Amino acid sequence: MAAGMSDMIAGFIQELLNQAGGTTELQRAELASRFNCVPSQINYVISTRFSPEHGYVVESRRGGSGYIRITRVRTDPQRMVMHTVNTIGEAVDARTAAAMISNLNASGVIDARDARLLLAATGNGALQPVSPEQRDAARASVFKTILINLFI
Amino acid sequence: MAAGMSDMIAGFIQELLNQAGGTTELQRAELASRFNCVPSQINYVISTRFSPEHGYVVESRRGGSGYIRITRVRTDPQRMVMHTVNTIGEAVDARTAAAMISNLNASGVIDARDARLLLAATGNGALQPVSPEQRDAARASVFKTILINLFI
DNA sequence: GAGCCAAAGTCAAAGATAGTCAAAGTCAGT
DNA sequence: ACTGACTTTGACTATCTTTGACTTTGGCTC
Repeated sequence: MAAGMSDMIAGFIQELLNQAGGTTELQRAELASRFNCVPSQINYVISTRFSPEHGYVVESRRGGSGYIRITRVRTDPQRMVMHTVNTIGEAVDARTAAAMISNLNASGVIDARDARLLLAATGNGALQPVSPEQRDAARASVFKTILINLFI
Repeated sequence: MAAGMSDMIAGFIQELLNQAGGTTELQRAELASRFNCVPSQINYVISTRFSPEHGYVVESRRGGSGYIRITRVRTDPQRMVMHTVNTIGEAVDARTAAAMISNLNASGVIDARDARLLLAATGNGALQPVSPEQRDAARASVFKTILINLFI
């Protein structure tokens, strides 16, 4: 295991998450100096290993006593959601999206209200201002973003 | 947890509001000295955390026995949503949308989860596939669509 | 009402964090 | 060696906080 610096930092954060029960708050500069790296390395680690796709939510604030908060979200339905997220890919048309939403609802992963919400948000109505060429990509992005955030 | 001075002061005021049932009166200099900060820090805290957008009304009076009164306001949800929808218009940037969502949440119109969801769905992340020229219009449309569907 | 004192308000500079982006480096597979 | 993906760095940017000098306003006393 040739643990590069990024892997070590990621491991360290994992450890923090485990000890704190799934959520931790850290300071970028402090962490960077602990690992003797530039601060932006922390951003790299977070964006490559603690992205929403990986099941994490990251919040942050700049300025005095700023912070980066990482929260792990792991519910059972989340696996199905992640699977759906992966299936969506870079673009998805309205019919397919609707089918997926219906599926998730039928599987009990999301309730009727959330299903309705997703349906509305990914429908052609909501995306009318987006030109047709970009619409399916926008839909996929909005779809995935909401889906991931549904389980925080 | 990252508790800067502003956060502590804000927490203190929150506490006062809770205890007094949603409204409190304070003296700037007194509060500042309690937290060992300059008086204008209080203005900063109030303007960043107790603004009307966050669901508060602030009144004050200068001079002898002056005061700052902060009142938490609760508005009719339906009305509030409609007002927001109207305010959104044909296009809205990410910051404005975020402020509106925060406002709705602070006013108790939407809960934290829905707020997070809306925030995610209207963020630049979700709308990345949309070209910058169309983005604010797309955001407005998605925002309004979800908002309306939230209340059906 | 003029003057004075006691608040609160404004604003911009300085300080403290985090974010972005692209160039340069590394390494494994071909 | 060549290529492409992943990593590391650092210069530049954006955002949030803290501070303090200066301004405005309200109430009181004469």
